[in-house]
Amino acid sequence: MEQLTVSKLAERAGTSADTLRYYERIGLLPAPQRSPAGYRLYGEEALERVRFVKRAQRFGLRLADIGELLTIRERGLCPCGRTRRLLEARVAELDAEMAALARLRHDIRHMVDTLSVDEDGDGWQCGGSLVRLTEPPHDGGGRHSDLC
Amino acid sequence: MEQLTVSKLAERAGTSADTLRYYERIGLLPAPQRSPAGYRLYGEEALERVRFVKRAQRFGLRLADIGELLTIRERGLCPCGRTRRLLEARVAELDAEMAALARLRHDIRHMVDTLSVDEDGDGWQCGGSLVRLTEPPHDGGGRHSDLC
DNA sequence: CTTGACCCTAGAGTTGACTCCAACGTTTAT
DNA sequence: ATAAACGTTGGAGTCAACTCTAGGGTCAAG
Repeated sequence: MEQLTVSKLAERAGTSADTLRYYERIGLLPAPQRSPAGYRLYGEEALERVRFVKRAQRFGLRLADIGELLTIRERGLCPCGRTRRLLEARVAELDAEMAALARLRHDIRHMVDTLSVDEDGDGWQCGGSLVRLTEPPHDGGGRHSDLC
Repeated sequence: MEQLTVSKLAERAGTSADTLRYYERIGLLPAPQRSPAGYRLYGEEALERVRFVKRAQRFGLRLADIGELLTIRERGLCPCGRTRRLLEARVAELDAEMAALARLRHDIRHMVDTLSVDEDGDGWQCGGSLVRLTEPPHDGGGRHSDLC
């Protein structure tokens, strides 16, 4: 189950082929093997790497920062104590983040519970758009999901 | 403890005055009261609102979407069942998000635990920059925090 | 009564992260 | 064997979200 082409990998990782090529350009992904014709061929480890990027991105890191994390992850890390402290601070922040997310979840839950009354009120004119959330390009079916 | 000027509010909310004025321009914040001289004067509710924005942003929502959430939050919501379903899907996604964050936390924790050996190794030449994470502009003291 | 730190506006510029394009080669299905 | 559906490149374009600039007003301290 090795040897994914660029758009296969993109699909599995929930992104686009363009994005993967872009990541390669900026050095976030290593140049993969190539087929005789010059097609990119990725292994499973690339998938894991892209997923890590996506997760870290979700957390609010910029791609440049993620690149460094990745380097550290597989390199062993340049071992100054300062770095350790930095990463530890990061973990603490992560905890704060998660608490904040829990708050947001509660807020939204509350909105839903208290405000939804008119179940399936078809007789309403509403407009606006909300929330692509997982991905903007991932438009496969859900349209650009309006709210109201 | 009311009546914050724009940069006071910015400081408390962990952002910049420019950003707050920008939010006002795009309709994310209501136009606040003004002093006789035309200075913006905000109350505590503005702080709460900005914090909500930051939280929601952290979760990956675009400002336009957040604006809608905010409107719904204080308006009572236009009551189509579709909306409820949308928000409920959002909560489910939030749960997935939180799980992903927990994974990331674990990854980083692991990195820290396994890789940090040379506690305070001063004899090292390293370079690079990592992670502003909480805010990019919040440069008060931590410089642009290098890693290594 | 001036200096420095704040505030205002409209509008231009920057940054990060894609996203698309043209012009071309390859693979697969009919 | 030809079209559809992929792949390649370099470079340009787009979008959100700031961020900065110019050119001005305000206000507390000395």
